[in-house]
Amino acid sequence: MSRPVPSRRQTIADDLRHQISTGHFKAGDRLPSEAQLAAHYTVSTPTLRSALALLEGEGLVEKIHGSGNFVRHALRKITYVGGGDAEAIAPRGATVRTAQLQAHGHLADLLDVPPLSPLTEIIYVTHEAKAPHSLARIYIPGGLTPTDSPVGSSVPVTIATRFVDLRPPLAEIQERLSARLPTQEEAAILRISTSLAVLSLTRVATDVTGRVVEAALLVLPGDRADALFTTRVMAAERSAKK
Amino acid sequence: MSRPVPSRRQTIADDLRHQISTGHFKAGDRLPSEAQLAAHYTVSTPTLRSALALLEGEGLVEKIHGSGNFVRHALRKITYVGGGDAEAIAPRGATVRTAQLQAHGHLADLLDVPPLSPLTEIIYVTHEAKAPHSLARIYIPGGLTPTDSPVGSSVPVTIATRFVDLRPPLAEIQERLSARLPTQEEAAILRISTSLAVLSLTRVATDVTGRVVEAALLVLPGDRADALFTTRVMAAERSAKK
DNA sequence: GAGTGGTCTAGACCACGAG
DNA sequence: TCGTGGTCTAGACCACTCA
Repeated sequence: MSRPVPSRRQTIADDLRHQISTGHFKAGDRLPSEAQLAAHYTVSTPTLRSALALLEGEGLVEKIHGSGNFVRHALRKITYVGGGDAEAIAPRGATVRTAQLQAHGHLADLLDVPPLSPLTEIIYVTHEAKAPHSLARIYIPGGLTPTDSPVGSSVPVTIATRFVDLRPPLAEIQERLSARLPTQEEAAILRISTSLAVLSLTRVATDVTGRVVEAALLVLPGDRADALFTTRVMAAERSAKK
Repeated sequence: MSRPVPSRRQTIADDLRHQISTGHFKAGDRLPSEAQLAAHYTVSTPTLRSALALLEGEGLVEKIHGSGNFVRHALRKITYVGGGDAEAIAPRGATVRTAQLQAHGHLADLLDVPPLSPLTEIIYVTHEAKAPHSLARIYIPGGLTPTDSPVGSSVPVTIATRFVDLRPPLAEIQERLSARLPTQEEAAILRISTSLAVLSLTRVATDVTGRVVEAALLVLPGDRADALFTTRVMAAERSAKK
Protein backbone atom coordinates (compact mmCIF):
# COMPACT_ATOMS: atom_id res chain seq x y z
CA MET A 1 0.00 0.00 0.00
CA SER A 2 2.99 2.30 -0.35
CA ARG A 3 2.39 5.54 -2.14
CA PRO A 4 4.99 5.46 -4.90
CA VAL A 5 7.52 8.21 -4.38
CA PRO A 6 7.44 10.49 -7.40
CA SER A 7 10.88 10.13 -8.91
CA ARG A 8 12.41 12.89 -10.96
CA ARG A 9 12.11 10.64 -13.96
CA GLN A 10 8.37 10.32 -13.41
CA THR A 11 7.90 13.99 -12.69
CA ILE A 12 9.70 15.02 -15.84
CA ALA A 13 7.91 12.41 -17.94
CA ASP A 14 4.58 13.61 -16.56
CA ASP A 15 5.43 17.20 -17.37
CA LEU A 16 6.53 16.43 -20.91
CA ARG A 17 3.49 14.24 -21.43
CA HIS A 18 1.34 17.10 -20.29
CA GLN A 19 3.05 19.54 -22.60
CA ILE A 20 2.52 17.17 -25.49
CA SER A 21 -1.12 16.55 -24.69
CA THR A 22 -1.85 20.24 -24.33
CA GLY A 23 -0.27 20.96 -27.68
CA HIS A 24 2.66 22.86 -26.30
CA PHE A 25 4.70 20.36 -28.28
CA LYS A 26 2.83 19.31 -31.38
CA ALA A 27 2.99 16.14 -33.43
CA GLY A 28 6.10 16.10 -35.52
CA ASP A 29 7.82 18.74 -33.43
CA ARG A 30 11.36 18.23 -32.34
CA LEU A 31 11.82 18.47 -28.62
CA PRO A 32 14.66 20.58 -27.25
CA SER A 33 17.91 18.69 -27.14
CA GLU A 34 18.48 16.39 -24.21
CA ALA A 35 21.14 18.72 -22.90
CA GLN A 36 18.72 21.65 -22.97
CA LEU A 37 15.97 19.64 -21.33
CA ALA A 38 18.36 18.38 -18.70
CA ALA A 39 19.40 21.94 -17.94
CA HIS A 40 15.79 23.07 -17.84
CA TYR A 41 14.80 20.43 -15.32
CA THR A 42 18.18 20.69 -13.57
CA VAL A 43 18.86 16.99 -13.80
CA SER A 44 21.70 15.03 -15.30
CA THR A 45 21.43 13.70 -18.82
CA PRO A 46 20.98 10.05 -17.82
CA THR A 47 18.02 11.04 -15.65
CA LEU A 48 16.46 13.05 -18.40
CA ARG A 49 17.03 10.24 -20.85
CA SER A 50 15.29 7.79 -18.58
CA ALA A 51 12.30 10.13 -18.51
CA LEU A 52 12.26 10.19 -22.29
CA ALA A 53 12.47 6.40 -22.28
CA LEU A 54 9.12 6.29 -20.51
CA LEU A 55 7.51 8.42 -23.18
CA GLU A 56 9.10 6.28 -25.84
CA GLY A 57 7.55 3.20 -24.30
CA GLU A 58 4.18 4.89 -24.53
CA GLY A 59 4.70 5.70 -28.17
CA LEU A 60 4.60 9.44 -27.60
CA VAL A 61 8.16 10.17 -28.58
CA GLU A 62 10.41 8.85 -31.28
CA LYS A 63 14.14 9.18 -30.90
CA ILE A 64 16.22 9.63 -34.00
CA HIS A 65 19.91 9.25 -33.41
CA GLY A 66 21.78 12.34 -34.41
CA SER A 67 18.65 14.38 -35.05
CA GLY A 68 16.64 14.66 -31.89
CA ASN A 69 13.52 13.54 -30.08
CA PHE A 70 10.29 13.99 -31.98
CA VAL A 71 6.68 13.98 -30.93
CA ARG A 72 5.03 11.11 -32.76
CA HIS A 73 1.96 11.79 -34.82
CA ALA A 74 -1.39 11.23 -33.27
CA LEU A 75 -2.22 7.61 -33.51
CA ARG A 76 -5.29 6.59 -35.35
CA LYS A 77 -6.14 3.31 -33.77
CA ILE A 78 -6.13 0.43 -36.17
CA THR A 79 -8.33 -2.48 -35.30
CA TYR A 80 -7.47 -5.92 -36.52
CA VAL A 81 -10.68 -7.88 -36.86
CA GLY A 82 -10.26 -11.55 -36.15
CA GLY A 83 -12.09 -14.50 -37.61
CA GLY A 84 -10.99 -14.15 -41.19
CA ASP A 85 -12.43 -10.73 -41.82
CA ALA A 86 -9.06 -9.10 -41.86
CA GLU A 87 -10.16 -6.31 -44.15
CA ALA A 88 -9.71 -3.73 -41.44
CA ILE A 89 -5.99 -4.09 -41.66
CA ALA A 90 -6.05 -3.37 -45.37
CA PRO A 91 -2.97 -1.34 -46.14
CA ARG A 92 -3.16 2.14 -47.55
CA GLY A 93 0.40 1.72 -48.56
CA ALA A 94 2.47 -1.39 -48.23
CA THR A 95 5.87 -2.56 -49.16
CA VAL A 96 6.10 -6.18 -50.07
CA ARG A 97 8.93 -8.57 -50.30
CA THR A 98 8.56 -12.18 -51.26
CA ALA A 99 10.99 -15.03 -51.11
CA GLN A 100 11.12 -18.75 -51.58
CA LEU A 101 12.63 -20.59 -48.68
CA GLN A 102 12.60 -23.83 -46.83
CA ALA A 103 10.64 -24.56 -43.70
CA HIS A 104 12.74 -24.75 -40.60
CA GLY A 105 11.80 -25.89 -37.12
CA HIS A 106 9.18 -23.49 -35.91
CA LEU A 107 7.68 -22.77 -39.30
CA ALA A 108 7.51 -26.43 -40.21
CA ASP A 109 5.54 -27.03 -37.03
CA LEU A 110 3.14 -24.20 -37.73
CA LEU A 111 2.50 -25.26 -41.29
CA ASP A 112 2.47 -28.93 -40.38
CA VAL A 113 4.87 -29.80 -43.17
CA PRO A 114 8.14 -31.75 -43.08
CA PRO A 115 11.28 -29.74 -42.38
CA LEU A 116 12.97 -28.28 -45.46
CA SER A 117 9.72 -28.24 -47.42
CA PRO A 118 9.63 -25.37 -49.87
CA LEU A 119 7.42 -22.47 -48.99
CA THR A 120 6.72 -18.94 -50.03
CA GLU A 121 7.28 -16.05 -47.70
CA ILE A 122 5.49 -12.76 -48.19
CA ILE A 123 6.36 -9.78 -46.08
CA TYR A 124 4.00 -6.87 -45.83
CA VAL A 125 4.72 -3.63 -44.06
CA THR A 126 1.61 -1.55 -44.08
CA HIS A 127 1.94 2.20 -43.77
CA GLU A 128 -0.33 4.99 -42.82
CA ALA A 129 0.72 8.55 -43.38
CA LYS A 130 4.38 7.65 -43.87
CA ALA A 131 4.49 5.76 -40.58
CA PRO A 132 4.77 1.97 -40.57
CA HIS A 133 1.71 0.44 -39.07
CA SER A 134 2.02 -3.30 -39.07
CA LEU A 135 4.39 -6.03 -40.06
CA ALA A 136 3.08 -9.27 -41.50
CA ARG A 137 5.06 -12.32 -42.46
CA ILE A 138 2.97 -14.81 -44.35
CA TYR A 139 4.05 -18.33 -45.18
CA ILE A 140 2.38 -20.49 -47.76
CA PRO A 141 3.38 -24.09 -48.33
CA GLY A 142 4.99 -24.76 -51.67
CA GLY A 143 2.67 -26.24 -54.24
CA LEU A 144 -0.22 -24.28 -52.87
CA THR A 145 0.80 -20.96 -54.33
CA PRO A 146 -1.19 -20.36 -57.49
CA THR A 147 0.77 -18.68 -60.22
CA ASP A 148 -1.82 -15.93 -60.39
CA SER A 149 -1.25 -15.17 -56.75
CA PRO A 150 -0.59 -11.60 -55.63
CA VAL A 151 3.09 -12.35 -55.25
CA GLY A 152 4.93 -9.50 -56.85
CA SER A 153 1.80 -7.53 -57.44
CA SER A 154 2.16 -3.87 -56.70
CA VAL A 155 -1.27 -3.68 -55.10
CA PRO A 156 -1.34 -6.49 -52.61
CA VAL A 157 -4.69 -7.93 -51.69
CA THR A 158 -5.86 -7.78 -48.15
CA ILE A 159 -4.68 -10.67 -46.15
CA ALA A 160 -7.88 -12.68 -46.06
CA THR A 161 -9.43 -12.16 -49.45
CA ARG A 162 -7.22 -14.79 -50.99
CA PHE A 163 -9.27 -17.42 -49.22
CA VAL A 164 -12.64 -16.55 -50.66
CA ASP A 165 -12.31 -18.81 -53.68
CA LEU A 166 -9.90 -21.33 -52.25
CA ARG A 167 -10.21 -24.67 -54.01
CA PRO A 168 -10.43 -26.96 -51.01
CA PRO A 169 -12.67 -24.72 -48.93
CA LEU A 170 -11.28 -23.02 -45.89
CA ALA A 171 -12.42 -24.69 -42.70
CA GLU A 172 -10.80 -23.07 -39.73
CA ILE A 173 -8.77 -20.09 -38.70
CA GLN A 174 -6.81 -20.18 -35.50
CA GLU A 175 -5.43 -16.98 -34.10
CA ARG A 176 -3.08 -16.89 -31.17
CA LEU A 177 -2.17 -13.56 -29.63
CA SER A 178 0.45 -12.55 -27.17
CA ALA A 179 2.04 -9.39 -25.89
CA ARG A 180 5.76 -8.87 -25.87
CA LEU A 181 8.44 -6.36 -26.62
CA PRO A 182 9.57 -6.21 -30.23
CA THR A 183 12.82 -7.64 -31.44
CA GLN A 184 15.38 -5.08 -32.52
CA GLU A 185 14.57 -5.89 -36.13
CA GLU A 186 10.84 -5.45 -35.66
CA ALA A 187 11.37 -2.21 -33.79
CA ALA A 188 13.50 -0.91 -36.62
CA ILE A 189 10.96 -1.85 -39.29
CA LEU A 190 8.03 -0.39 -37.39
CA ARG A 191 10.09 2.56 -36.23
CA ILE A 192 9.08 2.08 -32.64
CA SER A 193 11.02 1.90 -29.44
CA THR A 194 12.16 -1.51 -28.29
CA SER A 195 10.30 -0.72 -25.09
CA LEU A 196 6.93 -0.27 -26.81
CA ALA A 197 4.89 -3.43 -26.44
CA VAL A 198 3.62 -5.13 -29.56
CA LEU A 199 0.69 -7.40 -30.16
CA SER A 200 2.00 -10.56 -31.75
CA LEU A 201 -0.55 -12.56 -33.69
CA THR A 202 -0.03 -15.99 -35.18
CA ARG A 203 -2.74 -17.04 -37.55
CA VAL A 204 -3.06 -20.50 -39.02
CA ALA A 205 -5.66 -21.23 -41.68
CA THR A 206 -6.69 -24.79 -42.39
CA ASP A 207 -8.82 -26.13 -45.22
CA VAL A 208 -11.45 -28.85 -44.89
CA THR A 209 -8.91 -31.56 -45.60
CA GLY A 210 -7.00 -30.48 -42.52
CA ARG A 211 -4.12 -29.10 -44.49
CA VAL A 212 -2.59 -25.84 -43.42
CA VAL A 213 -3.12 -23.29 -46.16
CA GLU A 214 -1.31 -20.36 -44.61
CA ALA A 215 0.49 -19.31 -41.52
CA ALA A 216 0.85 -15.63 -40.77
CA LEU A 217 2.89 -13.84 -38.15
CA LEU A 218 1.63 -10.34 -37.51
CA VAL A 219 3.24 -7.74 -35.35
CA LEU A 220 1.16 -4.72 -34.39
CA PRO A 221 2.44 -1.79 -32.33
CA GLY A 222 0.59 -1.80 -29.05
CA ASP A 223 0.04 1.94 -29.00
CA ARG A 224 -1.83 2.12 -32.29
CA ALA A 225 -3.43 -1.23 -32.86
CA ASP A 226 -5.70 -3.66 -31.15
CA ALA A 227 -7.51 -6.81 -32.17
CA LEU A 228 -11.20 -7.45 -32.01
CA PHE A 229 -12.98 -10.77 -31.88
CA THR A 230 -16.72 -11.08 -31.93
CA THR A 231 -18.42 -14.32 -31.03
CA ARG A 232 -22.08 -14.80 -31.63
CA VAL A 233 -23.54 -17.36 -29.28
CA MET A 234 -26.04 -19.64 -31.01
CA ALA A 235 -28.95 -21.03 -29.09
CA ALA A 236 -27.93 -24.53 -30.14
CA GLU A 237 -24.44 -24.06 -28.85
CA ARG A 238 -25.65 -22.74 -25.58
CA SER A 239 -27.74 -25.77 -24.69
CA ALA A 240 -25.13 -28.13 -26.07
CA LYS A 241 -22.67 -27.12 -23.39
CA LYS A 242 -22.87 -29.39 -20.42
CA MET B 1 21.40 -2.58 -42.70
CA SER B 2 23.77 -1.82 -39.86
CA ARG B 3 24.91 -4.73 -37.80
CA PRO B 4 23.93 -3.72 -34.28
CA VAL B 5 27.02 -3.15 -32.19
CA PRO B 6 26.93 -5.55 -29.26
CA SER B 7 26.75 -3.31 -26.23
CA ARG B 8 28.03 -4.42 -22.88
CA ARG B 9 24.48 -4.42 -21.67
CA GLN B 10 23.49 -6.88 -24.38
CA THR B 11 26.55 -9.03 -23.92
CA ILE B 12 25.98 -9.33 -20.21
CA ALA B 13 22.28 -9.96 -20.64
CA ASP B 14 23.03 -12.66 -23.18
CA ASP B 15 25.52 -14.29 -20.86
CA LEU B 16 23.16 -14.28 -17.89
CA ARG B 17 20.32 -15.52 -20.08
CA HIS B 18 22.54 -18.36 -21.18
CA GLN B 19 23.51 -19.21 -17.63
CA ILE B 20 19.85 -19.29 -16.67
CA SER B 21 18.81 -21.42 -19.62
CA THR B 22 21.61 -23.90 -19.02
CA GLY B 23 20.62 -24.26 -15.40
CA HIS B 24 23.71 -22.63 -14.00
CA PHE B 25 21.23 -20.39 -12.23
CA LYS B 26 18.06 -22.29 -11.44
CA ALA B 27 14.51 -21.11 -10.96
CA GLY B 28 14.11 -19.46 -7.60
CA ASP B 29 17.84 -18.91 -7.20
CA ARG B 30 19.12 -15.58 -6.09
CA LEU B 31 21.65 -14.09 -8.44
CA PRO B 32 24.86 -12.64 -7.01
CA SER B 33 24.40 -9.08 -5.86
CA GLU B 34 24.57 -6.37 -8.45
CA ALA B 35 27.86 -5.19 -7.02
CA GLN B 36 29.34 -8.66 -7.37
CA LEU B 37 28.03 -9.08 -10.89
CA ALA B 38 29.31 -5.65 -11.85
CA ALA B 39 32.74 -6.58 -10.53
CA HIS B 40 32.62 -9.91 -12.34
CA TYR B 41 31.85 -8.31 -15.68
CA THR B 42 34.04 -5.31 -14.87
CA VAL B 43 31.30 -2.81 -15.60
CA SER B 44 29.75 -0.10 -13.52
CA THR B 45 26.58 -0.78 -11.58
CA PRO B 46 24.30 1.26 -13.85
CA THR B 47 25.47 -0.77 -16.82
CA LEU B 48 24.92 -4.02 -15.02
CA ARG B 49 21.52 -2.89 -13.88
CA SER B 50 20.51 -2.04 -17.42
CA ALA B 51 21.47 -5.58 -18.43
CA LEU B 52 19.26 -6.96 -15.67
CA ALA B 53 16.47 -4.68 -16.87
CA LEU B 54 16.48 -6.53 -20.17
CA LEU B 55 16.06 -9.87 -18.42
CA GLU B 56 13.31 -8.38 -16.31
CA GLY B 57 11.46 -7.31 -19.41
CA GLU B 58 11.64 -10.88 -20.65
CA GLY B 59 10.24 -12.19 -17.41
CA LEU B 60 13.38 -14.15 -16.59
CA VAL B 61 14.38 -12.21 -13.50
CA GLU B 62 12.40 -10.72 -10.67
CA LYS B 63 13.94 -7.94 -8.65
CA ILE B 64 13.05 -7.70 -4.99
CA HIS B 65 14.18 -4.51 -3.42
CA GLY B 66 16.43 -5.14 -0.48
CA SER B 67 16.69 -8.86 -1.16
CA GLY B 68 18.19 -9.43 -4.57
CA ASN B 69 17.54 -10.55 -8.09
CA PHE B 70 15.84 -13.90 -8.45
CA VAL B 71 15.41 -16.26 -11.35
CA ARG B 72 11.70 -16.55 -11.99
CA HIS B 73 10.12 -19.95 -12.04
CA ALA B 74 9.67 -21.64 -15.37
CA LEU B 75 6.56 -20.33 -16.95
CA ARG B 76 3.84 -22.73 -17.78
CA LYS B 77 2.08 -20.99 -20.59
CA ILE B 78 -1.51 -20.22 -19.84
CA THR B 79 -3.81 -19.96 -22.78
CA TYR B 80 -6.88 -17.84 -22.58
CA VAL B 81 -9.46 -19.28 -24.91
CA GLY B 82 -11.70 -16.70 -26.46
CA GLY B 83 -15.30 -16.95 -27.52
CA GLY B 84 -16.83 -17.57 -24.14
CA ASP B 85 -14.99 -20.77 -23.35
CA ALA B 86 -12.88 -19.12 -20.74
CA GLU B 87 -12.44 -22.30 -18.76
CA ALA B 88 -8.75 -22.42 -19.54
CA ILE B 89 -8.13 -19.48 -17.29
CA ALA B 90 -9.81 -21.23 -14.40
CA PRO B 91 -7.87 -20.31 -11.32
CA ARG B 92 -6.11 -22.90 -9.23
CA GLY B 93 -6.05 -20.35 -6.51
CA ALA B 94 -7.60 -16.94 -6.63
CA THR B 95 -8.08 -14.06 -4.35
CA VAL B 96 -11.29 -12.22 -4.82
CA ARG B 97 -12.45 -8.84 -3.81
CA THR B 98 -15.83 -7.43 -4.58
CA ALA B 99 -17.22 -3.99 -4.25
CA GLN B 100 -20.27 -1.98 -5.13
CA LEU B 101 -19.54 1.19 -6.98
CA GLN B 102 -20.91 3.62 -9.48
CA ALA B 103 -20.16 3.65 -13.15
CA HIS B 104 -17.88 6.43 -14.22
CA GLY B 105 -16.94 7.57 -17.70
CA HIS B 106 -15.13 4.68 -19.30
CA LEU B 107 -17.01 1.96 -17.47
CA ALA B 108 -20.36 3.53 -18.18
CA ASP B 109 -19.50 3.49 -21.87
CA LEU B 110 -18.43 -0.12 -21.80
CA LEU B 111 -21.52 -1.27 -19.95
CA ASP B 112 -23.77 1.06 -21.92
CA VAL B 113 -25.41 2.37 -18.77
CA PRO B 114 -25.92 5.95 -17.57
CA PRO B 115 -23.11 7.45 -15.51
CA LEU B 116 -23.36 6.85 -11.78
CA SER B 117 -25.40 3.68 -12.27
CA PRO B 118 -24.70 1.16 -9.55
CA LEU B 119 -22.60 -1.82 -10.50
CA THR B 120 -20.74 -4.67 -8.93
CA GLU B 121 -17.01 -5.00 -9.28
CA ILE B 122 -15.31 -8.35 -8.85
CA ILE B 123 -11.57 -8.60 -8.81
CA TYR B 124 -9.86 -11.93 -9.37
CA VAL B 125 -6.18 -12.53 -9.08
CA THR B 126 -5.50 -16.06 -10.20
CA HIS B 127 -2.41 -17.78 -8.90
CA GLU B 128 -0.37 -20.71 -9.98
CA ALA B 129 2.28 -22.09 -7.68
CA LYS B 130 2.30 -18.99 -5.48
CA ALA B 131 2.88 -16.72 -8.48
CA PRO B 132 0.12 -14.40 -9.63
CA HIS B 133 -1.02 -15.33 -13.08
CA SER B 134 -3.74 -13.02 -14.18
CA LEU B 135 -5.73 -10.06 -13.03
CA ALA B 136 -9.38 -9.75 -13.89
CA ARG B 137 -11.70 -6.90 -13.10
CA ILE B 138 -15.29 -7.78 -13.83
CA TYR B 139 -18.13 -5.30 -13.81
CA ILE B 140 -21.78 -6.27 -13.67
CA PRO B 141 -24.56 -3.74 -13.93
CA GLY B 142 -26.59 -3.34 -10.76
CA GLY B 143 -29.90 -5.14 -10.82
CA LEU B 144 -28.40 -7.93 -12.86
CA THR B 145 -26.49 -9.52 -10.04
CA PRO B 146 -28.49 -12.45 -8.73
CA THR B 147 -28.31 -12.89 -5.00
CA ASP B 148 -27.05 -16.42 -5.46
CA SER B 149 -24.15 -15.13 -7.50
CA PRO B 150 -20.61 -16.16 -6.66
CA VAL B 151 -19.93 -12.83 -5.04
CA GLY B 152 -18.26 -13.55 -1.77
CA SER B 153 -18.03 -17.23 -2.47
CA SER B 154 -14.74 -18.74 -1.46
CA VAL B 155 -14.58 -20.90 -4.58
CA PRO B 156 -15.20 -18.53 -7.44
CA VAL B 157 -16.64 -19.98 -10.59
CA THR B 158 -14.74 -19.68 -13.81
CA ILE B 159 -15.42 -16.51 -15.59
CA ALA B 160 -17.71 -17.82 -18.29
CA THR B 161 -19.80 -20.45 -16.54
CA ARG B 162 -22.03 -17.83 -15.06
CA PHE B 163 -23.56 -17.30 -18.45
CA VAL B 164 -24.69 -20.84 -19.11
CA ASP B 165 -28.08 -20.40 -17.49
CA LEU B 166 -28.50 -16.70 -17.98
CA ARG B 167 -32.16 -15.73 -18.06
CA PRO B 168 -32.17 -13.53 -21.14
CA PRO B 169 -29.87 -15.71 -23.22
CA LEU B 170 -26.39 -14.54 -24.02
CA ALA B 171 -26.10 -13.36 -27.58
CA GLU B 172 -22.65 -11.98 -28.23
CA ILE B 173 -19.23 -11.74 -26.72
CA GLN B 174 -16.86 -9.09 -27.92
CA GLU B 175 -13.23 -9.32 -27.00
CA ARG B 176 -10.76 -6.57 -27.70
CA LEU B 177 -7.08 -7.17 -27.12
CA SER B 178 -4.12 -4.92 -27.00
CA ALA B 179 -0.53 -5.03 -25.89
CA ARG B 180 0.93 -2.50 -23.51
CA LEU B 181 3.14 -2.13 -20.50
CA PRO B 182 1.42 -2.62 -17.17
CA THR B 183 0.54 0.20 -14.85
CA GLN B 184 2.55 0.34 -11.67
CA GLU B 185 -0.42 -1.07 -9.81
CA GLU B 186 -0.86 -3.97 -12.20
CA ALA B 187 2.84 -4.72 -12.11
CA ALA B 188 2.74 -4.82 -8.33
CA ILE B 189 -0.25 -7.15 -8.23
CA LEU B 190 1.14 -9.51 -10.84
CA ARG B 191 4.64 -9.19 -9.43
CA ILE B 192 6.12 -8.43 -12.81
CA SER B 193 8.41 -5.75 -14.05
CA THR B 194 6.84 -2.59 -15.40
CA SER B 195 8.82 -3.33 -18.55
CA LEU B 196 7.19 -6.70 -19.15
CA ALA B 197 4.44 -6.37 -21.72
CA VAL B 198 0.95 -7.48 -20.80
CA LEU B 199 -1.94 -8.64 -22.89
CA SER B 200 -4.89 -6.45 -22.07
CA LEU B 201 -8.28 -7.94 -22.86
CA THR B 202 -11.60 -6.17 -22.66
CA ARG B 203 -14.56 -8.47 -22.92
CA VAL B 204 -18.13 -7.31 -23.25
CA ALA B 205 -20.97 -9.81 -23.11
CA THR B 206 -24.38 -8.86 -24.45
CA ASP B 207 -27.67 -10.74 -24.13
CA VAL B 208 -30.27 -11.11 -26.87
CA THR B 209 -32.03 -7.95 -25.78
CA GLY B 210 -28.87 -6.02 -26.52
CA ARG B 211 -28.18 -5.29 -22.91
CA VAL B 212 -24.63 -5.55 -21.64
CA VAL B 213 -24.47 -8.32 -19.09
CA GLU B 214 -20.85 -8.04 -18.11
CA ALA B 215 -17.70 -6.16 -18.92
CA ALA B 216 -14.38 -7.66 -17.97
CA LEU B 217 -10.92 -6.19 -18.03
CA LEU B 218 -8.24 -8.86 -18.02
CA VAL B 219 -4.54 -8.34 -17.72
CA LEU B 220 -2.29 -11.24 -18.60
CA PRO B 221 1.50 -11.18 -18.30
CA GLY B 222 2.91 -11.43 -21.79
CA ASP B 223 5.61 -13.90 -20.85
CA ARG B 224 3.28 -16.55 -19.53
CA ALA B 225 -0.04 -16.11 -21.21
CA ASP B 226 -1.50 -15.88 -24.66
CA ALA B 227 -4.99 -15.85 -26.08
CA LEU B 228 -6.41 -18.24 -28.61
CA PHE B 229 -9.34 -17.70 -30.92
CA THR B 230 -10.65 -20.38 -33.21
CA THR B 231 -13.05 -19.55 -35.99
CA ARG B 232 -14.79 -22.27 -37.90
CA VAL B 233 -15.76 -21.15 -41.34
CA MET B 234 -19.20 -22.39 -42.35
CA ALA B 235 -19.93 -23.18 -45.96
CA ALA B 236 -22.92 -20.86 -45.84
CA GLU B 237 -20.81 -18.01 -44.55
CA ARG B 238 -18.20 -18.54 -47.17
CA SER B 239 -20.54 -18.19 -50.10
CA ALA B 240 -22.40 -15.34 -48.45
CA LYS B 241 -19.34 -13.15 -48.62
CA LYS B 242 -19.23 -11.13 -51.76
C1' DG C 1 32.44 20.05 -38.31
C1' DA C 2 28.79 21.23 -35.24
C1' DG C 3 25.14 19.30 -32.85
C1' DT C 4 22.60 15.46 -31.66
C1' DG C 5 21.66 11.15 -29.24
C1' DG C 6 24.06 6.36 -27.34
C1' DT C 7 26.84 4.27 -24.02
C1' DC C 8 29.43 3.98 -20.06
C1' DT C 9 31.93 5.26 -15.72
C1' DA C 10 32.72 5.80 -10.65
C1' DG C 11 31.07 7.16 -7.54
C1' DA C 12 27.05 9.30 -3.86
C1' DC C 13 23.05 8.88 -1.22
C1' DC C 14 18.43 6.90 -0.19
C1' DA C 15 14.93 3.06 0.67
C1' DC C 16 13.87 -1.48 1.67
C1' DG C 17 14.36 -6.34 3.79
C1' DA C 18 15.92 -9.52 7.08
C1' DG C 19 18.22 -10.79 11.10
C1' DT D 1 22.41 -2.81 11.69
C1' DC D 2 23.92 -4.40 7.35
C1' DG D 3 23.49 -5.81 2.74
C1' DT D 4 20.53 -5.30 -0.85
C1' DG D 5 18.54 -2.77 -4.78
C1' DG D 6 16.75 2.37 -6.41
C1' DT D 7 17.94 6.78 -7.92
C1' DC D 8 20.82 10.25 -9.38
C1' DT D 9 25.07 12.93 -10.63
C1' DA D 10 28.69 15.00 -13.66
C1' DG D 11 31.10 14.10 -16.45
C1' DA D 12 33.75 11.15 -20.72
C1' DC D 13 33.84 9.33 -25.19
C1' DC D 14 31.67 7.37 -29.37
C1' DA D 15 28.23 7.23 -33.38
C1' DC D 16 25.09 9.34 -36.21
C1' DT D 17 22.85 13.28 -39.05
C1' DC D 18 22.99 17.18 -41.64
C1' DA D 19 24.61 21.34 -43.54
